[in-house]
Amino acid sequence: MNFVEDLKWRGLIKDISSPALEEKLNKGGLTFYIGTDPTADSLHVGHLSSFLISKRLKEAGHHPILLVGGGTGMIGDPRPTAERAMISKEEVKKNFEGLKAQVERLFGFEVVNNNDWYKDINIIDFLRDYGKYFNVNYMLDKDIIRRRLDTGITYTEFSYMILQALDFKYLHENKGVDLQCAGSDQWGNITAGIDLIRKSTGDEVFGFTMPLVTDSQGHKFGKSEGNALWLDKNKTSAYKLYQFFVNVEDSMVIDYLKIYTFLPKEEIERLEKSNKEQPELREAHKALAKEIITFLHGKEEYDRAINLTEHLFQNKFQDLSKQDIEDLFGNEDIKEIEANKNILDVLVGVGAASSKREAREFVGNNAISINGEKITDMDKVIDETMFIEGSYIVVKRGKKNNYIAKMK
RNA sequence: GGGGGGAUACCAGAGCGGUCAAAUGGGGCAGACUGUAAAUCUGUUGGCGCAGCCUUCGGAGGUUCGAAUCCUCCUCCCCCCA
Repeated sequence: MNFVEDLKWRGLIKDISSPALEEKLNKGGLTFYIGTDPTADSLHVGHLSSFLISKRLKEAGHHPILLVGGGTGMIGDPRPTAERAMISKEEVKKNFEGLKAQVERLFGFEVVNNNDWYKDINIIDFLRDYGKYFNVNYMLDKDIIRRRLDTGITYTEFSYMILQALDFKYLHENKGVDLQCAGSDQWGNITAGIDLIRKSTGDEVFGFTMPLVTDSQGHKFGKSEGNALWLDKNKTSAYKLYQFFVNVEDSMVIDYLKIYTFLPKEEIERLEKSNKEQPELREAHKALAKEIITFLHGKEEYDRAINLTEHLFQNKFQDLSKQDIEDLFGNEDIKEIEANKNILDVLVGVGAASSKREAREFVGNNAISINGEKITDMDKVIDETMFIEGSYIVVKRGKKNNYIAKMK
């Protein structure tokens, strides 16, 4: 199976600018780029699939460049629904530094900043040198713009595709970039760049996109309770990330293994069989979570996540020492609460319930346990003796939600 | 510029003077069943000192014993005509 066949098997190719690209991809030696705007100081799970493709390309002998849009980040890539809130220049700068460090560490890509070339282009040159290549009719015809016409789009965001096209041209001319890859929402911007380069230089460059990763309902994949799952372990702990992937739906787990891991076809097919024949072993899920956590955070963090998982899900708290707890929960959010408080106050204090009314509901539903012991009495007082070595309690809500608190 | 319709809890959407903390559906959360899966069923989904009280129905005033419901002004959205 050659490289492109493998990509196709993994379901990683959606749009491809020219069939001629396939042969080039198999051959190796291309310099390509992938871009992201510094909207936050860390990547999240939503970015992961396209960055992993870049990693695959790198391993297939191509040279990756990551463009972090220090300039485009100040403009805002149009979303299908509504205008973006502008990010302050300081924020963009801070985010840029965060992303640069993260990507260099995780992926080892060369990082460039489009602000470095924008700063030398004045407005008249911009309109003369680039604006002339963009007929407004052409721009209006792009799906992303068309979807915004009824709700409105500002001139600022409307201009975004010109900037991204300009990036492609700049990198083509100065870095020898001949290929851009991205998620499918970037297709319009990619083709804008390909067209600009063809019209202005006559050169043929390429682009391809990968499909948006979704769950079985077609919803965008990679959010937990509506919140982003960050690739920075200080923002989303390895344990939380592990839990997210180990809980993925059966019907999707094989697709995700193809997208998010470098496991070979034979191994994934074996896991597929295992999932079908002995689903209760959850082998495929565990492999998925393991591969991702080890790749992002290393073996040690993975081991901690597993260890924590075992203690939390098997209610093994009695044998834990204070030190064990500190080691295990080191990266989790540890709240401080006072002893001798009513269970309802504890639940709210630890974040397990958002109000006492809700706390009552959880206790009434038999959903709460402390250090593995079910609590059914609303008037239960959590005294010092319940804190492990006078320090910690582990509050569990439902099957999967755990909270740790330290005695104040 | 003229005419009309609308803004209700996370979302959609009923309510159109008291019985409204506000129907119904979706989503969320929890329980049961399981495999930390899916589907299904059940409960729950403003807050609190919880058989009671407090704050909510775009914003500000007003009428009334009493307003999400009526009146005035303001803000925003949609539709039709020019």
